[in-house]
Amino acid sequence: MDLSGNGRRAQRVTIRDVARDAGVSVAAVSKVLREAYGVSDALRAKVRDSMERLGYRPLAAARGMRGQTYTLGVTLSDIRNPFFTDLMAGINAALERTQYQPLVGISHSTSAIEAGLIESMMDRQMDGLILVAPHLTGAPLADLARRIPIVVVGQHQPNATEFDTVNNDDELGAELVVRHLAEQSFARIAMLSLAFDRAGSVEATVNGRRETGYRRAMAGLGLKQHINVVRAAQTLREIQTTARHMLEGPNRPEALFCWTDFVALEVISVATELGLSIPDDLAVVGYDNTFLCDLAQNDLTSVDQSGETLGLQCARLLIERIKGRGEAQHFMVKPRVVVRASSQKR
Amino acid sequence: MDLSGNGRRAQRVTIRDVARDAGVSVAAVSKVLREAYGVSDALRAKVRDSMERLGYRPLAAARGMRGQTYTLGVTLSDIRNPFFTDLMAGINAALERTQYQPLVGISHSTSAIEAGLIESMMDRQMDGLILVAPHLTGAPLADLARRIPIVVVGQHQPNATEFDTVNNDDELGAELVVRHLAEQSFARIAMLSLAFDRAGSVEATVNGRRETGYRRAMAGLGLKQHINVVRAAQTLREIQTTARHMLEGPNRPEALFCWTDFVALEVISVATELGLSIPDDLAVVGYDNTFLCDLAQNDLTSVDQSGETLGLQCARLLIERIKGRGEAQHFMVKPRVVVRASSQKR
DNA sequence: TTGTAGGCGTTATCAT
DNA sequence: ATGATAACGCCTACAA
Repeated sequence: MDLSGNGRRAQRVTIRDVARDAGVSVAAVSKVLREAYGVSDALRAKVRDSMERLGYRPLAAARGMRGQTYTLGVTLSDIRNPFFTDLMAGINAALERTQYQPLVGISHSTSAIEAGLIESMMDRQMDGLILVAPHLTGAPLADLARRIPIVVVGQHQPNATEFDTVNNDDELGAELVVRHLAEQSFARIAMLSLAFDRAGSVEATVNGRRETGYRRAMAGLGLKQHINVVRAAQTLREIQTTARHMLEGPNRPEALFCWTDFVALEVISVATELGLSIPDDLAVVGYDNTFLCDLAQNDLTSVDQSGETLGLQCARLLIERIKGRGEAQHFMVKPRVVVRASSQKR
Repeated sequence: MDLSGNGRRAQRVTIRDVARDAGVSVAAVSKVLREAYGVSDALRAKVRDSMERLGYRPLAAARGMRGQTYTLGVTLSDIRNPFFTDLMAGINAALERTQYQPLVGISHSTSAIEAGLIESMMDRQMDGLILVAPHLTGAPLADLARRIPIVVVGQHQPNATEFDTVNNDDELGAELVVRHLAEQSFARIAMLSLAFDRAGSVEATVNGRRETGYRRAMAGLGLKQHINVVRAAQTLREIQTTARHMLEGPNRPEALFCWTDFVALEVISVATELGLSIPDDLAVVGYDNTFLCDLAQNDLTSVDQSGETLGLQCARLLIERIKGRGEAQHFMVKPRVVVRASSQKR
């Protein structure tokens, strides 16, 4: 009788086989598996040995019906941004030697798809979710967090009690950029930010915080009259059009702070096409310090938020939550500016 | 009594609730769910209505114990390569309106981790796997494919009967590049390829096929004496060192064909640092036609293998296999060269 | 400390 | 065409 649906699944070694082999009960095996209380060292050793010998592997689907699946969901909206690579590296590294397996779902940019993805992950009984820069926010997010342990990265909710957050200090990062540019004696420093297509307060979004930091630093340095924030949506075409418009306009900024590296690279591209020289005609700064900044053709000054550290924290916090921690923790790393040629006057 | 382990999982609407609400048996509901035979339109309508009203969602973990989980695993080794973004876009698009959910696992470059990831996906009862440029190959891969439906992309196994493959014609792509460069009257055309750290024949790997195409085209054009294949491992440092060595050496090639865009961008970087002008001192060509090629500072000629199409095919073939197709299919798209400034003599 | 006996939500077999 | 019910592999209250 074939119950697998496709007639080729190999016969599984079950917890019962292990129990029989080790001469103990299934409950004992289950306890060893979960590292639960109430097992003697001798019994544990016997069971471990049998599991090894039989090549036993617990079936996540079955575990999920009563306990945990040891699966963590990660939702990404924009896989293009190499920053997420660093983040994932951190998450993977943190979970390397644990039973937990991170699985990534991609929700290309629309919030309906994101919602579907999250539902889908809950259908799969995942133990917890890491939401990366999610559209979801506010009350619906808090509601969700009451149903499943959640860590949010790339969204500032310092007062949330239902879930943890992991971020870099975006406001500070932007301030550091402005200060650096001012030190290089640039004054007309503009910012190219992201159009808010998502709900939620400006203060919660990453680019919103960066805008705030930018404004504050400009004001603090007596450059209030030069404050200039332009926003573009997350599409190639719109970024190009907006950049071109800014660089061809009557009073071109001396320096342009872009909310993320990806946008800065587009700006460099447009500037190159217009025959502008960087940084003499235009200084450019990005955010995220992705590996593309290092390429000589970009040589892009950027803000490092150590994505790998953030990823590690996400994993750590999520597992703590799964294990029962109730109070929220909000982790924030200090960013630093990595200066390269794109913003250094010669 | 709390069975969920963390006391906050909401009460689920089960198939039984739907059955009660619709006034039918659970078996009937299950059939509607699976779109199985033997349900009248009237019954189906009633059940659908109840499911809708109660907000019923099937629990994948439970389905996995008897039937399918409607989860497809995708393994990626190198998430850095933006080509995989296109691939994923295709996979996601193809599955958008189906019950299937693709979930990505990342196995950063070591084959032990890849093996663990695959096991882990099988523990989670995934219905099938899409392996992207896997380390796994040969007999072990065939063995695996006998246990679970598999589609492999980025590995050439035209004779495999146990699984499907999806590729672009890498050999042809390389030939097209060489022909293009020869037309631009470059003769000393070298190739920067990938060091084989993985088992398996040269003919199975993507870069191996590209080398073959390169050699053949060079020979066919009477440039045999200029054939020069240099290999570097997949690390930034090694690529840089190798590129620098090639460009500083006694007889620098006129044109350099890089096995993937990422490497080509590094080459452009090194060339820029050395003060070489592209394409006058050195023409550069990449492979994959990722979005970075379009940036003016790169303006990189590359080979387009339409990743999104490949992704679509992966999803299509995998589902066919899951539904029972036994014979292997091997899909191959024709690549095309996208010429940009990096290889065009002025 | 160890074992026994349901039960989790779904599928699929076998009656009706 | 529809329904009753025995699995699937694991977890856990409870008994010993």
